[in-house]
Amino acid sequence: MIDRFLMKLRARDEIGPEEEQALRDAISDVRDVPADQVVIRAGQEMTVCTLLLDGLMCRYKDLAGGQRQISELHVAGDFADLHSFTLKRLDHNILALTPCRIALAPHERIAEITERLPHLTRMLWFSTNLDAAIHREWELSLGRRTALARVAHLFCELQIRLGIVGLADETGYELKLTQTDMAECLGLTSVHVNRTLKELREGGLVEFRNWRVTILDQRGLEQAAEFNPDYLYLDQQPR
Amino acid sequence: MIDRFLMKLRARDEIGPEEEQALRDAISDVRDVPADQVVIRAGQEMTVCTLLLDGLMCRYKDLAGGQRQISELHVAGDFADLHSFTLKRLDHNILALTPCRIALAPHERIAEITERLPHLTRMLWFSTNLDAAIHREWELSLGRRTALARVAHLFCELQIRLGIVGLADETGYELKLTQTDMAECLGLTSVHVNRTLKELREGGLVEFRNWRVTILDQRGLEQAAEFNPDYLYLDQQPR
DNA sequence: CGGGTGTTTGACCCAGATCAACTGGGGTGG
DNA sequence: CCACCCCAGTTGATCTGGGTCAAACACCCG
Repeated sequence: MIDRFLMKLRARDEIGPEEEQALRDAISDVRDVPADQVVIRAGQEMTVCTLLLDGLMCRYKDLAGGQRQISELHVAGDFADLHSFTLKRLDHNILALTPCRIALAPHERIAEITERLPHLTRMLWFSTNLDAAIHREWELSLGRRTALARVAHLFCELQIRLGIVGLADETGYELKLTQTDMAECLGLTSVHVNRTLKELREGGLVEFRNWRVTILDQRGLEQAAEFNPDYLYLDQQPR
Repeated sequence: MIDRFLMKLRARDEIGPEEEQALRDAISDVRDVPADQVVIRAGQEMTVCTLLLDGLMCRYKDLAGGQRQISELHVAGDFADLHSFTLKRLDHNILALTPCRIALAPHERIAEITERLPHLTRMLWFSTNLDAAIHREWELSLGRRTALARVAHLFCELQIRLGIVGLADETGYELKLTQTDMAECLGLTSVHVNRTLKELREGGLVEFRNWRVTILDQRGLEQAAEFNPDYLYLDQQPR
């Protein structure tokens, strides 16, 4: 059940059986969420964390003009809001982009982990720092990359993140994301995302059709994106 | 010495005398860094964390074309790289924008804190989550705000962050940042930052001259920025 | 077969980039 | 003490990547 989260952690450091059990025991509940539901609203008081078991979620903020910025996508195996454990409320909303299955981990149980298991605590801390690293890379995309590079970069990032939890291979992956959603990740309009996808397709780099990303030329795609996976911290390290 | 960091934490939760002492004991060394020095390079192995005592630093990433994106500014009282404690190396560089005084906290001493003081551990964890919240707000600026709103927003953010550590009041604050630096924070060019500053000045909102930000109309500035300080988590909360 | 959601394309527009020249203060060395 | 330079800021002229507006199109699904 928490297997994908374990895969994610074990891509970065060893997790012992006692730690694994503590994580399993941290889950109080599992439930399903329909697509397009706002799961957590900014400002609301938080007492549990949400582990995404299946589906796609995002963190987003709105401006008064109705414009929206997605600050991160969450795939299966991600905690959508582990940072709520220390923040106590969030500065952004969390939305289910597809039907999702989630597991709930009450803050008290995570607090117990911090009292008893320092290494696992550091791994949970690491996990929130990884989200921050993704935020930084997106800041670079939003501030400096061209539309083409932004789209290409997102595809590269998701290939790796989904690959870690067994949901992508070198040929591609399923991605239930509309072009409007993508635009809200990338600081673009859906019209321009559409044109950019066409350019990537005609350039023989990637194809995105029928909710599937097909990598046509991985090397070329990564070059177009100036993609460097270091920010995903895939090296096995004692943390 | 670590007083400004304590001010920053105490704006969010109570810190007891034992915790305060543990933080003081975590510092191994204090040193000075000249302006424009890259203090930490992406990828380098980290064994200490850097607490900024005085001056201005930033985290940044470069693209091949020589373009640079600053992902966060650090003011006195901020840890520039507390996240290196769990990440072990960074995905970005850290640069001293002005002459800086820094204190070093070896990872082993922070690890001791995680073994012995769970609440203080959560406060340090909180501190890295606060950086992530700032990243998210910058993503919103970079992705969706106009140039005018971006500049205004940065001035609002810094007024609050500097105010917490006693370096700003309602009239304004000192800011040793070139227009080129600002452009690299905001995803703009220095030319356009210059024009935007003129517009803000002539609109009677803020003035930025001689390295000082003078707030002329705080309400108006915050409206222009759509500034909402919630993401800085200024509420006192048990964390 | 109709309506809703997502995609595609065309025509035109504009915020911010680019390029280039000039100002102005502060440091420095002759 | 002045001449020079360097760096930051300022301004004008022009360009362009991506936005806006609007109209098809293509699926589903009921």
